[in-house]
Amino acid sequence: MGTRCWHECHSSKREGKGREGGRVRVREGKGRADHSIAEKRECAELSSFFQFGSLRVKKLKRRFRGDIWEHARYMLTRGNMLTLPFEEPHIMCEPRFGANYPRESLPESLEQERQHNPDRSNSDMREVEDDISDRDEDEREDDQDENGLPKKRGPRKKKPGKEQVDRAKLRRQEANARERSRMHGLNAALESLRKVVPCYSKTQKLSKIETLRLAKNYIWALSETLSAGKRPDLLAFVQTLCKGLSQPTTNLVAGCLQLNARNFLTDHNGEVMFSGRAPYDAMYSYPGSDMNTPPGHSGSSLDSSAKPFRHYSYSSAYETYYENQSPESGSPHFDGQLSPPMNFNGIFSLKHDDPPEYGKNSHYGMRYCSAPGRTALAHNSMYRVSPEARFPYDLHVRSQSFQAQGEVNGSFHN
DNA sequence: TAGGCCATCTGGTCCT
DNA sequence: AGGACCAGATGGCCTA
Repeated sequence: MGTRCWHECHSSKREGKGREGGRVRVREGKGRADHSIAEKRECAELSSFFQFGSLRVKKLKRRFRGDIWEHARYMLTRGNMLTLPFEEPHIMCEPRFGANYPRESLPESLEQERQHNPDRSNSDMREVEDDISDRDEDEREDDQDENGLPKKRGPRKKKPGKEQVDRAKLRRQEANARERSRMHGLNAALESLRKVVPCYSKTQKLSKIETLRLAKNYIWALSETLSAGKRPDLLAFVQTLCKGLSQPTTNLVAGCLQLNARNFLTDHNGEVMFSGRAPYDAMYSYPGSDMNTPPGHSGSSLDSSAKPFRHYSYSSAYETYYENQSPESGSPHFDGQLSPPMNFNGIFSLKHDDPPEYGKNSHYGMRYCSAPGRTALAHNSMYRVSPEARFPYDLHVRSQSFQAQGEVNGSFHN
């Protein structure tokens, strides 16, 4: 994945691969005879360069085990002068970077630095010379902070050893794997949720956020229906489902329910509006005498002639119809304070022990426990399938198989 | 090409 | 100390 590329890129930055590459050292591999000649020459060069006496140069050279030029570079670039191309292996890897590093091969920046700030060079070298600690080269590099400025002295923080670094890397990798696994589990749970909300489609998956919204709406609608004990109207149910969903998801839901998606427009507030003729007028009757008019269509509340494309406002209708608050209707704190009434008293329950085949056969829908006495309820389901409309969310007894179920599943799970 | 969605990495925080 | 959880960052993929 691209993440890996990103990771590699950034990890190499974090791990300082470029810089590490610049620290490759090619030590002098010459014979003893050559070495003495080269040493004299080098001492002369160093003496001239740093304006040191030859004795001092020898001392420094002994201390730095022949890498005097590199350390000279290092010391000159201490402070905020880390401008030399340590990252350029082609420079650092060349054999000349050993004791025989010719004076004229010094990078320009180094030479310029020496010319512009000779005192600095000398003082830095003296500082190193006087520092009799046995810090290794890596520790010496740690004298710089992230800006390259010298760090203040103090109790030295013990640098983690290689084992500790490796262990930290390993732990990070393990944590990443755990996090991956955790997210996979989360996604699996989300996938199972997708299968039990309306509009499950393998080809057109709902996004995570839409799945959660739809599930919440679905729970709300079912719970409200059960608590009301009345047969709700299709439109209110669908509009509850689509509450807060994006227009594409609303279309999908409407499509799954074989309704005209254009009738369920989502306005800029996430409000689901019905903008068409009420198709259920002829198909559905309403439970009570006061419910003979679809929610929102009681002439007094809305003037349908004045607002031909907003015959039905979800929120007001929902509240009127259910005498309850709809999800998120005017309250941004719905999730916490206005959780839908749950009916877990055996009538409606979430099934956690569904056998796999059950999920295949009924991905959605209210699921009834096959508790005694529930059959009648199911038979008197509040949701009834109109033969014409093939209203797809018929309640069904868990153990029963309805003919409509196949159609229903086909509608929701195309 | 911009925007949405997603997977992954990562560091911080909290908890056991 | 180590694991779970979380949120931010980032890049890839896809689509309108």
